[in-house]
Amino acid sequence: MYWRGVMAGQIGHGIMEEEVWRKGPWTAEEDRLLIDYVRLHGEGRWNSVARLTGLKRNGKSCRLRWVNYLRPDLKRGQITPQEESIILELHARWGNRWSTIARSLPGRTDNEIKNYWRTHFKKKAKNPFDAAEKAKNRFLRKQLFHQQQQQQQLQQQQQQQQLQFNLDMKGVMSMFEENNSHRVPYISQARQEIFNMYPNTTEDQGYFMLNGNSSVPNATEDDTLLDGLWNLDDVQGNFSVANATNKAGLYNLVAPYC
DNA sequence: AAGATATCCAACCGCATCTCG
DNA sequence: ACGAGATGCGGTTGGATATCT
Repeated sequence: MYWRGVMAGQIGHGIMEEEVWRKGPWTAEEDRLLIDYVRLHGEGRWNSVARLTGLKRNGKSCRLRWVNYLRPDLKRGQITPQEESIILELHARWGNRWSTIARSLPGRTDNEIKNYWRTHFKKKAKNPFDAAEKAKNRFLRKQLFHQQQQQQQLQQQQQQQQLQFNLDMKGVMSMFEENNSHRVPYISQARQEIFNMYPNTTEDQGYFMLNGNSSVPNATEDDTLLDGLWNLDDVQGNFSVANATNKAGLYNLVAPYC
């Protein structure tokens, strides 16, 4: 697609001839010429590109193509939720200053951010308040989703730690059982020792909680096994710690009583 | 399946600002 | 200080593709 462009050449007896600039989508060959140009001469002097490479594109078009598409440091792919929240935050602060916003998002162009904003937040809903509301809700939903994911991860971690603790305690108890005749007084002593080790531990319905975490365990096979170990009528109730301590620490704690 | 609508994104345009002679 | 050209920026357009009805 060719269009009439600015006057650029002077031919013959002082008569200016109109240069014809190409417009529309760039071809791979044009991209290659522009990349070669930048490699040789660096960014800038965009109006020289046509003259030095034979490209039939004006300087503005070349600059735009390079900045928005050919630059090697561009980040491809979807805008991430983190980037989205940055965009929202900065737009609230700066308004439509896309280039300013883009500086806080490495690899993203002002054009990209502007397009994203227009698509996602400046919707063509008839009522502008609806659009703002929808965008806000969408953002909040995303935030909620990520919070839930983080919460889930945390819970998984805690469950893992609890499981590890239970396994450790099984080991501890097997050590006790080897010295069964001294079991009750030693268990009481060890239990008190563990309790002392975790000053933040509180007791609730016979279970122990560390740092305010409710650690009443779910019924699992491990719990069933542990019930056999900790459901001791002669000592007081069950024992559980939310955050598993390191295994060696537990053994060290109990070993002196065995 | 087909038309309507939404989304994405490259690219253009006009204006503002910067740079340099 | 001034003016012309270069560059940067934000708004807008239009085509391709995806999704909905």
